[in-house]
Amino acid sequence: MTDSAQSRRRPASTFDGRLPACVPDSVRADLAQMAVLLPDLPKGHVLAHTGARFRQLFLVLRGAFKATQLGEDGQSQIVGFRRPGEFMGLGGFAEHRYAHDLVALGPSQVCEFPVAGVEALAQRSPHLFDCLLEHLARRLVDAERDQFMLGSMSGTQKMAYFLLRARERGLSAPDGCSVELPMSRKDLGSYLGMTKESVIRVLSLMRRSAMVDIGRQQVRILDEQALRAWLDGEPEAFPQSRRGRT
Amino acid sequence: MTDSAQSRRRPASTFDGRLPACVPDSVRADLAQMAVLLPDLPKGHVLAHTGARFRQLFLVLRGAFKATQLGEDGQSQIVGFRRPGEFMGLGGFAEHRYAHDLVALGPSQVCEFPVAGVEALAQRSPHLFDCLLEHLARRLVDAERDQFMLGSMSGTQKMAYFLLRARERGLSAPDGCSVELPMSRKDLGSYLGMTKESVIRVLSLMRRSAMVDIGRQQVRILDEQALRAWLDGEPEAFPQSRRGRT
DNA sequence: CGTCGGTTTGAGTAGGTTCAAGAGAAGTGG
DNA sequence: CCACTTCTCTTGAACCTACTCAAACCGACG
Repeated sequence: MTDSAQSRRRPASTFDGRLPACVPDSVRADLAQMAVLLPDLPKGHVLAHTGARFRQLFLVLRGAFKATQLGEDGQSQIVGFRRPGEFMGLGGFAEHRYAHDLVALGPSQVCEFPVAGVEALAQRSPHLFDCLLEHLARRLVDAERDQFMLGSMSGTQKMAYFLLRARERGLSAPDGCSVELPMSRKDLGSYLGMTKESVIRVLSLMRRSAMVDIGRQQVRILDEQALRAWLDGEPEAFPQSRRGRT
Repeated sequence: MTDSAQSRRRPASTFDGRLPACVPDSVRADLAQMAVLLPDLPKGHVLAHTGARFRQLFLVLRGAFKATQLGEDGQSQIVGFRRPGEFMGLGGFAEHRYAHDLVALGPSQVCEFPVAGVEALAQRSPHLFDCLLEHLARRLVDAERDQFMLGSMSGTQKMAYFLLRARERGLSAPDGCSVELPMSRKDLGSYLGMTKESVIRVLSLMRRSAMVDIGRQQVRILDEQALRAWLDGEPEAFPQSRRGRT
């Protein structure tokens, strides 16, 4: 699956700067010891399959991934995007099987950590233990925020939510007010619970309202205040309401 | 908040049978040591407020709770229901603040565990450590399943999802084919991302189709196969489709 | 240069919402 | 115990958002 046979390299300096801030200094060296740097992955590469045995955690170094949830019948939906510095595969701790398909959105690089090794290390290091808990919990509250988004927001609000959230989470381009969109409109729609056409319509509306500048792979935020107003459902200011439904 | 001053009792035998199966035997006694049984809570009691300091984990012993996610502007949505044997407050590990309001749906009983104590115990017990990780991860994949439900299903599918899921998760009444509904139609609608009217219409349709028997506080499942067919989106068999949107 | 996937825009439709009003159930106080 | 209030539940009718279907456009790549 992830042919780690010949390409085992210790990427200590490579990923060190990419580790989440909460990882304690005391274990960074130990983590580097057990890390395996995978060769570059092409667009569309499936890093993990739903249901496959949960043997390693992944850390994104470059590129971007989508996490796809599969339904019983063949339906599927994207439940999150992963950018450099984020872990992938955390859901595996539940059933010791991956909970999603993890697919590269473009040329990407990741390194992997053996689950057993991480668990063993966490036993000895209280800080890493706390860090793991914190990370899982953070993912959980993110997922629940997404539940709120999917269940209670209109199309325009969903898009404003995505753009503002992406910007504050550092998924933005270096200039600070552009957001990168490594995924297709269809993928974005899947994540937001709408069709690709609806995604395009909302983005177009935002562009016509001079709130954003739209490129194929990035969105430049021009008027953050207006976006926030739309997110909060500023009445009469735009089509589509869906207020109420407490 | 939770006046634990005078009512400190050690409910060892009270909650022991209610602990999740994954809690290792070796720590049940220690957990019992630090548990505090709270006095009975009335319907509507708010056990935890969003943003309050995360000091204790709760375990439901009797009754039922809803976990409410708050939006910035005052909106809110229910992101989950908790029944006896389930922990509440796990999201607190992220920011050391509760991520939801936890509200009793009816007369309920819970016991609480100090977070610091649980963490300390988990340091010493590898099994409890694994158990905590597993529990958090399980909540995470549940939340992601709900994302799928909210983003990709029609009203009828959502209801089928809820009923089938409730039955297999043991939220059902003792007879095994009835599902208890401790929440109002409005609360159920909030969780499923629909209005109370839509909830009622779908339930009525299921009743007319002889798939379920409906009471105010419980639903009796008469034809599970049909429910499953509706969940998978059996075409032409019922109004509302929304297939496609991969 | 032609094909193919991703994108964009338009017209029509339908599933779910909103609004309104009545039927039940539950709690309150005399 | 019964009237009274109050809340939840239920049903109907009109409306509207977002989906579906269809067709044109664009860029990438062989």
